[in-house]
Amino acid sequence: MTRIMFVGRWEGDAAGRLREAAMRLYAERGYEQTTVADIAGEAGLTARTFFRQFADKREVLFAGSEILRSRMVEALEAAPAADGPMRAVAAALAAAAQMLGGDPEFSRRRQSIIDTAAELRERELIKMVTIAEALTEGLRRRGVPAREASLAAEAGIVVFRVAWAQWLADPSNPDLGALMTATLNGLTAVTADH
Amino acid sequence: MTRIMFVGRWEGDAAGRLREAAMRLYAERGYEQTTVADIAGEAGLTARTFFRQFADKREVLFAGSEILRSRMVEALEAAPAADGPMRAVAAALAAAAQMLGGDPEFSRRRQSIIDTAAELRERELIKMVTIAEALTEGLRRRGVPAREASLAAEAGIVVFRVAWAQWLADPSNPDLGALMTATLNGLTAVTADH
DNA sequence: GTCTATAGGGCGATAGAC
DNA sequence: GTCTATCGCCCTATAGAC
Repeated sequence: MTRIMFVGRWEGDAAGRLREAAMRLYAERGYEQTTVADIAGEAGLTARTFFRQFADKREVLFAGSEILRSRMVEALEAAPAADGPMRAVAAALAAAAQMLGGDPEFSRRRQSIIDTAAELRERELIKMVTIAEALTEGLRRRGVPAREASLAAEAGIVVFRVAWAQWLADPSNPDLGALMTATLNGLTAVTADH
Repeated sequence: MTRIMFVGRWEGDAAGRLREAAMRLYAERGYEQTTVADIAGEAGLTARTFFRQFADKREVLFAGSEILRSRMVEALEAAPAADGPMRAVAAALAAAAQMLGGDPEFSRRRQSIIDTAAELRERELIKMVTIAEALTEGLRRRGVPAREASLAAEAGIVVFRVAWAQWLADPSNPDLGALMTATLNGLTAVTADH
Protein backbone atom coordinates (compact mmCIF):
# COMPACT_ATOMS: atom_id res chain seq x y z
CA MET A 1 0.00 0.00 0.00
CA THR A 2 1.71 3.15 -1.14
CA ARG A 3 0.84 6.55 0.17
CA ILE A 4 2.24 9.66 -1.34
CA MET A 5 2.99 11.97 1.52
CA PHE A 6 5.47 14.68 0.78
CA VAL A 7 6.12 14.61 -2.89
CA GLY A 8 8.52 17.31 -3.80
CA ARG A 9 10.18 19.85 -1.72
CA TRP A 10 7.61 21.19 0.69
CA GLU A 11 3.86 20.70 0.42
CA GLY A 12 2.42 17.73 -1.40
CA ASP A 13 -0.04 17.48 -4.29
CA ALA A 14 1.51 19.99 -6.62
CA ALA A 15 -0.81 18.92 -9.46
CA GLY A 16 -3.92 19.43 -7.37
CA ARG A 17 -2.82 22.86 -6.20
CA LEU A 18 -1.97 23.88 -9.74
CA ARG A 19 -5.36 22.70 -10.95
CA GLU A 20 -7.25 24.69 -8.36
CA ALA A 21 -5.18 27.80 -8.99
CA ALA A 22 -5.67 27.45 -12.75
CA MET A 23 -9.44 27.05 -12.46
CA ARG A 24 -9.68 30.08 -10.23
CA LEU A 25 -7.52 32.33 -12.39
CA TYR A 26 -9.01 31.15 -15.70
CA ALA A 27 -12.44 31.96 -14.31
CA GLU A 28 -11.44 35.30 -12.80
CA ARG A 29 -9.39 36.94 -15.51
CA GLY A 30 -9.84 34.62 -18.48
CA TYR A 31 -7.78 31.81 -19.94
CA GLU A 32 -5.69 33.90 -22.31
CA GLN A 33 -5.03 36.58 -19.74
CA THR A 34 -3.65 34.03 -17.33
CA THR A 35 0.00 33.03 -17.67
CA VAL A 36 1.47 29.78 -16.51
CA ALA A 37 3.72 31.79 -14.23
CA ASP A 38 0.60 33.29 -12.61
CA ILE A 39 -0.82 29.85 -11.92
CA ALA A 40 2.43 28.49 -10.59
CA GLY A 41 2.94 31.54 -8.40
CA GLU A 42 -0.58 31.16 -7.00
CA ALA A 43 0.23 27.56 -6.11
CA GLY A 44 3.61 28.46 -4.62
CA LEU A 45 5.50 26.77 -7.45
CA THR A 46 7.41 27.75 -10.55
CA ALA A 47 6.38 27.62 -14.18
CA ARG A 48 8.90 24.87 -14.78
CA THR A 49 7.09 22.67 -12.28
CA PHE A 50 3.79 23.35 -13.97
CA PHE A 51 5.14 21.94 -17.21
CA ARG A 52 6.46 18.92 -15.41
CA GLN A 53 2.97 18.15 -14.13
CA PHE A 54 1.04 19.07 -17.25
CA ALA A 55 2.09 18.85 -20.86
CA ASP A 56 0.77 22.33 -21.60
CA LYS A 57 -1.41 25.16 -20.36
CA ARG A 58 -4.62 23.46 -21.51
CA GLU A 59 -4.02 20.05 -20.01
CA VAL A 60 -4.47 21.27 -16.45
CA LEU A 61 -8.25 21.27 -17.05
CA PHE A 62 -8.38 17.73 -18.43
CA ALA A 63 -6.71 15.74 -15.71
CA GLY A 64 -9.49 13.21 -15.17
CA SER A 65 -10.02 12.25 -18.77
CA GLU A 66 -7.84 9.13 -18.74
CA ILE A 67 -9.82 7.81 -15.82
CA LEU A 68 -13.09 8.54 -17.61
CA ARG A 69 -11.80 6.72 -20.66
CA SER A 70 -10.73 3.62 -18.77
CA ARG A 71 -13.99 3.48 -16.81
CA MET A 72 -15.95 3.65 -20.03
CA VAL A 73 -13.83 0.97 -21.68
CA GLU A 74 -14.18 -1.27 -18.63
CA ALA A 75 -17.95 -0.89 -18.70
CA LEU A 76 -17.98 -1.66 -22.41
CA GLU A 77 -15.95 -4.79 -21.83
CA ALA A 78 -18.14 -5.83 -18.91
CA ALA A 79 -21.27 -5.76 -21.06
CA PRO A 80 -22.74 -9.21 -21.83
CA ALA A 81 -21.10 -10.83 -24.84
CA ALA A 82 -24.50 -11.23 -26.45
CA ASP A 83 -25.09 -7.47 -26.45
CA GLY A 84 -24.67 -5.70 -29.77
CA PRO A 85 -22.20 -2.83 -30.17
CA MET A 86 -24.65 -0.04 -29.39
CA ARG A 87 -25.80 -1.74 -26.23
CA ALA A 88 -22.19 -2.09 -25.09
CA VAL A 89 -21.61 1.58 -25.85
CA ALA A 90 -24.73 2.42 -23.84
CA ALA A 91 -23.14 0.64 -20.88
CA ALA A 92 -20.05 2.81 -21.31
CA LEU A 93 -22.26 5.91 -21.35
CA ALA A 94 -23.96 4.80 -18.16
CA ALA A 95 -20.56 4.47 -16.51
CA ALA A 96 -19.64 7.95 -17.69
CA ALA A 97 -22.89 9.35 -16.33
CA GLN A 98 -22.23 7.75 -12.98
CA MET A 99 -18.74 9.18 -12.82
CA LEU A 100 -19.63 12.69 -13.99
CA GLY A 101 -23.19 13.17 -12.86
CA GLY A 102 -22.43 13.83 -9.22
CA ASP A 103 -21.29 17.43 -9.14
CA PRO A 104 -23.13 19.60 -11.64
CA GLU A 105 -21.87 22.83 -10.08
CA PHE A 106 -18.23 21.92 -10.57
CA SER A 107 -18.95 20.69 -14.09
CA ARG A 108 -20.75 23.89 -15.00
CA ARG A 109 -17.90 25.94 -13.63
CA ARG A 110 -15.33 23.95 -15.57
CA GLN A 111 -17.35 23.95 -18.77
CA SER A 112 -17.95 27.68 -18.64
CA ILE A 113 -14.19 28.15 -18.67
CA ILE A 114 -13.70 25.77 -21.58
CA ASP A 115 -16.40 27.47 -23.61
CA THR A 116 -14.61 30.81 -23.46
CA ALA A 117 -11.44 29.67 -25.25
CA ALA A 118 -11.19 27.95 -28.61
CA GLU A 119 -7.95 26.27 -27.57
CA LEU A 120 -9.73 24.62 -24.69
CA ARG A 121 -12.61 23.49 -26.85
CA GLU A 122 -10.10 21.91 -29.22
CA ARG A 123 -8.51 20.02 -26.38
CA GLU A 124 -11.88 18.85 -25.14
CA LEU A 125 -12.76 17.54 -28.56
CA ILE A 126 -9.60 15.52 -28.97
CA LYS A 127 -10.20 13.98 -25.57
CA MET A 128 -13.62 12.89 -26.78
CA VAL A 129 -12.16 11.43 -29.95
CA THR A 130 -9.54 9.61 -27.92
CA ILE A 131 -12.35 8.03 -25.93
CA ALA A 132 -14.13 7.14 -29.16
CA GLU A 133 -10.99 5.43 -30.43
CA ALA A 134 -10.63 3.47 -27.21
CA LEU A 135 -14.27 2.37 -27.44
CA THR A 136 -13.77 1.41 -31.07
CA GLU A 137 -10.86 -0.81 -30.12
CA GLY A 138 -12.91 -2.31 -27.30
CA LEU A 139 -15.69 -3.14 -29.72
CA ARG A 140 -13.23 -4.66 -32.18
CA ARG A 141 -11.99 -6.93 -29.41
CA ARG A 142 -15.60 -8.04 -29.04
CA GLY A 143 -15.54 -9.06 -32.68
CA VAL A 144 -17.41 -6.09 -34.10
CA PRO A 145 -16.38 -5.23 -37.68
CA ALA A 146 -14.33 -2.07 -38.13
CA ARG A 147 -16.87 0.30 -39.62
CA GLU A 148 -19.65 -0.78 -37.30
CA ALA A 149 -17.33 -0.35 -34.33
CA SER A 150 -16.32 3.16 -35.38
CA LEU A 151 -19.90 4.20 -35.96
CA ALA A 152 -21.16 2.85 -32.66
CA ALA A 153 -18.32 4.48 -30.73
CA GLU A 154 -18.68 7.83 -32.48
CA ALA A 155 -22.44 7.71 -32.07
CA GLY A 156 -21.84 7.17 -28.37
CA ILE A 157 -19.71 10.29 -28.22
CA VAL A 158 -22.41 12.29 -29.97
CA VAL A 159 -24.93 11.13 -27.40
CA PHE A 160 -22.51 11.99 -24.64
CA ARG A 161 -21.84 15.48 -25.95
CA VAL A 162 -25.45 16.38 -26.60
CA ALA A 163 -26.70 14.98 -23.31
CA TRP A 164 -23.87 16.63 -21.41
CA ALA A 165 -24.62 20.03 -22.91
CA GLN A 166 -28.29 19.71 -22.10
CA TRP A 167 -27.60 18.53 -18.57
CA LEU A 168 -25.36 21.51 -17.91
CA ALA A 169 -27.64 24.02 -19.58
CA ASP A 170 -30.79 23.08 -17.73
CA PRO A 171 -30.53 22.79 -13.94
CA SER A 172 -33.89 21.03 -13.85
CA ASN A 173 -32.40 17.95 -15.53
CA PRO A 174 -31.60 15.80 -12.55
CA ASP A 175 -30.20 12.55 -13.86
CA LEU A 176 -27.43 12.52 -16.42
CA GLY A 177 -27.79 8.79 -17.04
CA ALA A 178 -31.47 9.07 -17.88
CA LEU A 179 -30.71 11.99 -20.14
CA MET A 180 -28.14 9.94 -22.00
CA THR A 181 -30.59 7.11 -22.52
CA ALA A 182 -33.20 9.52 -23.83
CA THR A 183 -30.63 11.14 -26.09
CA LEU A 184 -29.60 7.79 -27.52
CA ASN A 185 -33.22 7.08 -28.29
CA GLY A 186 -33.43 10.48 -29.92
CA LEU A 187 -30.43 9.68 -32.10
CA THR A 188 -31.97 6.39 -33.13
CA ALA A 189 -35.18 8.13 -34.10
CA VAL A 190 -33.52 10.92 -36.04
CA THR A 191 -31.22 8.64 -38.03
CA ALA A 192 -34.01 6.18 -38.79
CA ASP A 193 -35.90 8.72 -40.84
CA HIS A 194 -33.97 9.44 -44.01
CA MET B 1 -16.79 37.56 -61.47
CA THR B 2 -13.77 38.38 -59.34
CA ARG B 3 -10.27 37.33 -60.19
CA ILE B 4 -7.43 37.70 -57.76
CA MET B 5 -4.48 38.95 -59.74
CA PHE B 6 -1.61 40.53 -57.87
CA VAL B 7 -2.20 40.45 -54.15
CA GLY B 8 0.89 41.57 -52.28
CA ARG B 9 3.97 43.32 -53.44
CA TRP B 10 5.53 41.23 -56.19
CA GLU B 11 4.22 37.78 -56.89
CA GLY B 12 0.57 37.24 -56.26
CA ASP B 13 -1.21 34.69 -54.13
CA ALA B 14 0.88 34.86 -50.98
CA ALA B 15 -1.59 32.60 -49.18
CA GLY B 16 -1.35 29.94 -51.86
CA ARG B 17 2.42 29.97 -51.89
CA LEU B 18 2.55 29.77 -48.10
CA ARG B 19 0.16 26.85 -48.15
CA GLU B 20 2.23 24.91 -50.64
CA ALA B 21 5.44 25.62 -48.79
CA ALA B 22 3.86 24.59 -45.50
CA MET B 23 2.52 21.33 -46.92
CA ARG B 24 5.90 20.48 -48.37
CA LEU B 25 7.88 21.26 -45.24
CA TYR B 26 5.40 19.69 -42.83
CA ALA B 27 5.59 16.51 -44.90
CA GLU B 28 9.37 16.56 -45.27
CA ARG B 29 10.60 17.38 -41.79
CA GLY B 30 7.47 17.16 -39.68
CA TYR B 31 5.04 19.76 -38.38
CA GLU B 32 6.80 20.51 -35.11
CA GLN B 33 10.22 20.69 -36.71
CA THR B 34 9.02 23.30 -39.17
CA THR B 35 9.00 26.93 -38.05
CA VAL B 36 6.79 29.63 -39.47
CA ALA B 37 9.97 31.44 -40.51
CA ASP B 38 10.97 28.35 -42.54
CA ILE B 39 7.64 28.37 -44.36
CA ALA B 40 7.73 32.08 -45.03
CA GLY B 41 11.32 31.91 -46.24
CA GLU B 42 10.44 29.06 -48.58
CA ALA B 43 7.67 31.22 -50.05
CA GLY B 44 9.90 34.28 -50.29
CA LEU B 45 7.99 36.09 -47.54
CA THR B 46 8.40 36.99 -43.90
CA ALA B 47 6.87 35.42 -40.82
CA ARG B 48 4.85 38.58 -40.33
CA THR B 49 3.19 38.03 -43.67
CA PHE B 50 2.38 34.47 -42.73
CA PHE B 51 0.50 35.64 -39.66
CA ARG B 52 -1.36 38.26 -41.66
CA GLN B 53 -2.66 35.51 -43.96
CA PHE B 54 -3.28 32.82 -41.34
CA ALA B 55 -4.25 33.18 -37.71
CA ASP B 56 -1.70 30.61 -36.61
CA LYS B 57 0.65 27.87 -37.72
CA ARG B 58 -2.15 25.29 -37.93
CA GLU B 59 -4.63 27.32 -39.90
CA VAL B 60 -2.56 27.16 -43.09
CA LEU B 61 -3.82 23.60 -43.59
CA PHE B 62 -7.49 24.48 -43.13
CA ALA B 63 -8.00 27.25 -45.61
CA GLY B 64 -10.97 25.74 -47.47
CA SER B 65 -13.05 24.88 -44.46
CA GLU B 66 -15.28 27.97 -44.52
CA ILE B 67 -16.18 27.21 -48.11
CA LEU B 68 -16.96 23.62 -47.24
CA ARG B 69 -19.16 24.81 -44.41
CA SER B 70 -21.12 27.26 -46.51
CA ARG B 71 -21.59 24.75 -49.34
CA MET B 72 -22.94 22.24 -46.88
CA VAL B 73 -25.28 24.75 -45.28
CA GLU B 74 -26.53 25.85 -48.70
CA ALA B 75 -27.26 22.26 -49.67
CA LEU B 76 -29.07 21.73 -46.40
CA GLU B 77 -31.19 24.80 -47.02
CA ALA B 78 -31.88 23.75 -50.58
CA ALA B 79 -33.35 20.43 -49.50
CA PRO B 80 -37.14 20.14 -49.95
CA ALA B 81 -39.05 21.57 -47.01
CA ALA B 82 -40.84 18.27 -46.61
CA ASP B 83 -37.58 16.42 -45.98
CA GLY B 84 -36.84 15.49 -42.40
CA PRO B 85 -33.64 16.66 -40.69
CA MET B 86 -31.56 13.63 -41.53
CA ARG B 87 -32.48 13.83 -45.17
CA ALA B 88 -31.44 17.47 -45.24
CA VAL B 89 -28.15 16.57 -43.57
CA ALA B 90 -27.67 13.85 -46.18
CA ALA B 91 -27.96 16.55 -48.85
CA ALA B 92 -25.24 18.51 -47.08
CA LEU B 93 -23.05 15.41 -47.02
CA ALA B 94 -23.58 14.92 -50.73
CA ALA B 95 -22.43 18.47 -51.35
CA ALA B 96 -19.34 17.85 -49.22
CA ALA B 97 -18.57 14.68 -51.15
CA GLN B 98 -18.85 16.52 -54.40
CA MET B 99 -16.52 19.25 -53.21
CA LEU B 100 -13.92 16.97 -51.63
CA GLY B 101 -14.16 13.78 -53.65
CA GLY B 102 -12.21 14.98 -56.65
CA ASP B 103 -8.59 14.74 -55.60
CA PRO B 104 -7.90 11.77 -53.35
CA GLU B 105 -4.15 12.08 -53.73
CA PHE B 106 -4.07 15.63 -52.41
CA SER B 107 -6.47 14.69 -49.61
CA ARG B 108 -4.37 11.72 -48.60
CA ARG B 109 -1.26 13.86 -48.55
CA ARG B 110 -2.92 16.52 -46.43
CA GLN B 111 -4.49 14.02 -44.05
CA SER B 112 -1.22 12.17 -43.53
CA ILE B 113 0.27 15.44 -42.29
CA ILE B 114 -2.64 16.15 -39.97
CA ASP B 115 -2.47 12.68 -38.50
CA THR B 116 1.11 13.16 -37.37
CA ALA B 117 0.45 16.10 -35.03
CA ALA B 118 -2.05 16.27 -32.20
CA GLU B 119 -2.33 20.05 -32.62
CA LEU B 120 -3.49 19.57 -36.17
CA ARG B 121 -5.99 16.89 -35.24
CA GLU B 122 -7.41 19.28 -32.65
CA ARG B 123 -7.85 21.97 -35.25
CA GLU B 124 -9.49 19.55 -37.65
CA LEU B 125 -11.96 18.49 -34.99
CA ILE B 126 -13.02 22.01 -34.12
CA LYS B 127 -13.57 22.71 -37.81
CA MET B 128 -15.90 19.71 -37.91
CA VAL B 129 -17.76 20.90 -34.84
CA THR B 130 -18.08 24.36 -36.35
CA ILE B 131 -19.71 22.76 -39.37
CA ALA B 132 -21.98 20.77 -37.08
CA GLU B 133 -23.05 23.96 -35.34
CA ALA B 134 -23.78 25.64 -38.65
CA LEU B 135 -25.86 22.66 -39.75
CA THR B 136 -27.68 22.69 -36.43
CA GLU B 137 -28.61 26.33 -36.94
CA GLY B 138 -29.71 25.57 -40.47
CA LEU B 139 -31.98 22.82 -39.23
CA ARG B 140 -33.40 25.06 -36.54
CA ARG B 141 -34.30 27.58 -39.24
CA ARG B 142 -36.22 24.74 -40.88
CA GLY B 143 -38.22 24.38 -37.69
CA VAL B 144 -36.45 21.34 -36.28
CA PRO B 145 -36.45 21.22 -32.46
CA ALA B 146 -33.13 21.92 -30.76
CA ARG B 147 -32.11 18.47 -29.61
CA GLU B 148 -33.19 16.78 -32.82
CA ALA B 149 -31.25 19.37 -34.81
CA SER B 150 -28.09 18.85 -32.79
CA LEU B 151 -28.33 15.10 -33.08
CA ALA B 152 -28.92 15.11 -36.83
CA ALA B 153 -26.05 17.53 -37.43
CA GLU B 154 -23.63 15.68 -35.19
CA ALA B 155 -24.68 12.38 -36.71
CA GLY B 156 -23.89 13.87 -40.10
CA ILE B 157 -20.40 14.76 -38.93
CA VAL B 158 -19.87 11.23 -37.68
CA VAL B 159 -20.88 9.88 -41.07
CA PHE B 160 -18.56 12.37 -42.74
CA ARG B 161 -15.59 11.48 -40.56
CA VAL B 162 -16.00 7.72 -40.84
CA ALA B 163 -16.63 7.76 -44.58
CA TRP B 164 -13.76 10.16 -45.14
CA ALA B 165 -11.32 7.96 -43.23
CA GLN B 166 -12.41 4.89 -45.14
CA TRP B 167 -12.23 6.67 -48.48
CA LEU B 168 -8.68 7.80 -47.79
CA ALA B 169 -7.54 4.48 -46.36
CA ASP B 170 -8.73 2.32 -49.19
CA PRO B 171 -7.77 3.44 -52.72
CA SER B 172 -10.31 1.03 -54.16
CA ASN B 173 -13.19 3.14 -52.82
CA PRO B 174 -14.02 5.24 -55.83
CA ASP B 175 -16.98 7.40 -54.92
CA LEU B 176 -17.00 9.41 -51.71
CA GLY B 177 -20.68 10.25 -52.08
CA ALA B 178 -21.71 6.61 -52.32
CA LEU B 179 -19.53 5.80 -49.36
CA MET B 180 -21.23 8.50 -47.31
CA THR B 181 -24.66 7.15 -48.16
CA ALA B 182 -23.59 3.64 -47.21
CA THR B 183 -22.07 4.94 -43.99
CA LEU B 184 -25.25 6.76 -43.08
CA ASN B 185 -27.17 3.54 -43.59
CA GLY B 186 -24.61 1.81 -41.42
CA LEU B 187 -25.16 4.37 -38.66
CA THR B 188 -28.90 3.89 -38.85
CA ALA B 189 -28.48 0.15 -38.54
CA VAL B 190 -26.06 0.27 -35.64
CA THR B 191 -28.09 2.75 -33.60
CA ALA B 192 -31.34 0.91 -34.25
CA ASP B 193 -30.17 -2.15 -32.37
CA HIS B 194 -29.91 -1.34 -28.70
C1' DG C 1 8.68 45.71 -40.15
C1' DT C 2 10.35 45.77 -35.34
C1' DC C 3 9.78 44.58 -30.58
C1' DT C 4 8.25 41.84 -26.93
C1' DA C 5 5.69 38.66 -23.80
C1' DT C 6 4.69 33.97 -23.25
C1' DA C 7 4.82 28.97 -24.23
C1' DG C 8 7.34 25.24 -23.63
C1' DG C 9 11.62 22.31 -23.86
C1' DG C 10 16.72 21.01 -22.15
C1' DC C 11 19.86 20.71 -18.65
C1' DG C 12 22.17 20.42 -14.25
C1' DA C 13 21.81 21.37 -9.28
C1' DT C 14 19.34 20.56 -5.08
C1' DA C 15 16.04 19.17 -1.42
C1' DG C 16 13.63 15.76 0.72
C1' DA C 17 11.66 10.66 1.26
C1' DC C 18 13.12 6.07 1.78
C1' DG D 1 23.32 5.58 -0.88
C1' DT D 2 18.73 5.81 -4.51
C1' DC D 3 14.67 8.00 -6.32
C1' DT D 4 11.83 11.66 -7.39
C1' DA D 5 10.18 16.47 -7.42
C1' DT D 6 11.51 20.95 -7.62
C1' DC D 7 14.26 24.98 -8.97
C1' DG D 8 16.73 28.15 -11.88
C1' DC D 9 18.62 29.56 -15.79
C1' DC D 10 19.35 28.53 -20.54
C1' DC D 11 17.11 28.63 -25.09
C1' DT D 12 13.84 29.04 -29.36
C1' DA D 13 9.39 29.83 -31.59
C1' DT D 14 4.82 31.54 -31.54
C1' DA D 15 1.88 35.18 -31.89
C1' DG D 16 0.36 39.63 -30.57
C1' DA D 17 1.45 44.66 -29.88
C1' DC D 18 3.28 48.75 -31.55
